[in-house]
Amino acid sequence: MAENNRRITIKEIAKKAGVSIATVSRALNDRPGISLETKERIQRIITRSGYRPSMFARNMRSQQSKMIGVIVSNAANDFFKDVTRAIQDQATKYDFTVLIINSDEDPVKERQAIKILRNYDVSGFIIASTDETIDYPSLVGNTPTVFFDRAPKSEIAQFDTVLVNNEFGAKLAVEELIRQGASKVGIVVSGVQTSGQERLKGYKQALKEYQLPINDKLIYTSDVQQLKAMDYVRDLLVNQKCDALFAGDNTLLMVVLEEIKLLNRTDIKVATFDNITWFNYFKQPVISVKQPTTTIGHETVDALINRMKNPQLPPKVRRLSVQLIRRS
Amino acid sequence: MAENNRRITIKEIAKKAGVSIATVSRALNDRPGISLETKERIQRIITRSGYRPSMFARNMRSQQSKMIGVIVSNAANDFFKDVTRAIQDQATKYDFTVLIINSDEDPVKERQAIKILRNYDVSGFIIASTDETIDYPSLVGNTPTVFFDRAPKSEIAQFDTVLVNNEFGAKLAVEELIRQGASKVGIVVSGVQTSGQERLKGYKQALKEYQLPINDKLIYTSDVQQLKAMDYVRDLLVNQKCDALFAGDNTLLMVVLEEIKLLNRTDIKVATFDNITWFNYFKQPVISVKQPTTTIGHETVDALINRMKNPQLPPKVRRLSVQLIRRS
DNA sequence: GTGAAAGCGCTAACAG
DNA sequence: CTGTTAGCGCTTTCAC
Repeated sequence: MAENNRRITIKEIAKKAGVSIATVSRALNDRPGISLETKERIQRIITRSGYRPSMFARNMRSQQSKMIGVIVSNAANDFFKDVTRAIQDQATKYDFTVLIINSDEDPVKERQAIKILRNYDVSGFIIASTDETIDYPSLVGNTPTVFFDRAPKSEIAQFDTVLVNNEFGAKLAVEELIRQGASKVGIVVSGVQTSGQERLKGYKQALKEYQLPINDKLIYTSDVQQLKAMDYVRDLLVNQKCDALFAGDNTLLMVVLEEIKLLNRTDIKVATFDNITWFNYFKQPVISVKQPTTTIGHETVDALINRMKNPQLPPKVRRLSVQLIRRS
Repeated sequence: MAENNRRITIKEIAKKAGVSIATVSRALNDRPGISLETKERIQRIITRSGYRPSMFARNMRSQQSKMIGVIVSNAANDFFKDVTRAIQDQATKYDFTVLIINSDEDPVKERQAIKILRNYDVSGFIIASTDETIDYPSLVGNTPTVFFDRAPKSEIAQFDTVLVNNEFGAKLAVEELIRQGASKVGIVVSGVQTSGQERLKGYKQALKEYQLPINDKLIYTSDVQQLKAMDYVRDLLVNQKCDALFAGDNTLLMVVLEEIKLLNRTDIKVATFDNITWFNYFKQPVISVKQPTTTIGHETVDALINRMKNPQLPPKVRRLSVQLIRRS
């Protein structure tokens, strides 16, 4: 049955069925204004002929695609990989296809990505922002947009956003470190992003709660590329003599673990944001704050779909809750 | 500058510039047959007006998109995540955008994915096959297609394929287990895929090399969903009293590690395919065979681009080499 | 209930 | 060197 190569068009279907292309279109899209009889006859022909609708033609007419543009800031990060996957799964449920571009923590690339995706008339954006100074409203135009993980502060009020409770999560983790006996807790977080800053707040709160001093020398906010992260961690371990470290995300955790391994230390307690299954098998126990990656992915898609349907709704910020995974 | 929302078309640009749309098109695509003067003038107007080309219109005319359809069989697997990422990066270099669908080890979903992507007129496919019985030639039609990691055996001759040296890699890993003192090595591999079978061969070779008996009771080929993998592993550890295990990929490795942890064993040597950075921090040392994920991704894209340019070239199978990562 | 025809934005002949 | 025009495949009024 069917040809594999050349595209067969509704025109040809129409000819075969002895009807007009308008009628075929109606049958194709289950539109009213067509008798059940002809509809079924045409649909039979369509199936048998191996007809494939041209998304281009369809989208061109309707001026909007069934595609969602996703921009992740760091495709190397397991957190983003997991969320991306969830986004894809959820999008598929709504018959959307996903176009993903990795901005690599580079604002220039991110802007570029938005432009490219707009050229494809994506009907929505899901973005993990790289740089809060980007002028999103002008870039995305009136394309529905949802942010996750990182949202430019000023935009929180303007766009739908899916975040987790960073502050609370970090607080829980650091408290657990203290409960396990730590008295001098160092921290390395990403300085640029909202989430990093919020996690830092949580860290401070935990210390305050346990009446430990907040020492600026124990706090390192790393640049995005984390070039100096190794030096920071080493300083915390060697010079500052920390007995516990909190890493702001799993890229930073890797640096921490590497240093601990190099220094051959076994007396350090470690906590981090983002849980990864492999943590279960680590030599160095890692307390972690598990983000609901699947839920995050699903929620971003839901929020987007919702906004497409109701463009007038006020932007909504969702804070999902996190879960502490104790290990010792 | 520029409007953000409504799409501004070449027609409007043409009007502004006082030329015809054909001329605008020429300026847009750097085509000959236009004076440098008008070209530059038009390009200025284009930039200033914030014009965004409609990919749909463009692709519709040219009957081919600048999109590559990628189908991965298991998005949860780190190996695929890494390759996917590399594919995206490389595709971007050629100005291609990537449409990814996860088949979830489900042949039905995979067929579906191919259809969807064809509707988008992707100009090429990159596929990690889920089921060798799928009739790819009829599904992909004349769309250039490259397979990686898994290729339906019968198709190797028909499609470009990027594989690694599975057999050799597994042999190296198992030999290392033996060299480290193992005398009874069990194996769990995925039964369905080419790669799993090849790795099993490598395992047998290693045993032969070291004159160890090949015992069928120590060999488990797991189903795709790996439902029984836990039972298999437990049997190998408890009943068969293996002192070493080889896991065919990192999903299976996780099962192995989980069992070892549950049984609280410290006398087992473990090897696996696919290296993950986190392995460095494991309590249980894991010998691993590192696949060049980045290269795999790049090569698949290169092969695809190459085939688009030269459709007549005979299909080529590339075998990339792997690297043994010793840990003990 | 069905068909004719316009047109989405663009490219590529073909004229001039 | 530039403009006119015909579609690419489809949806959608508007007639009938």
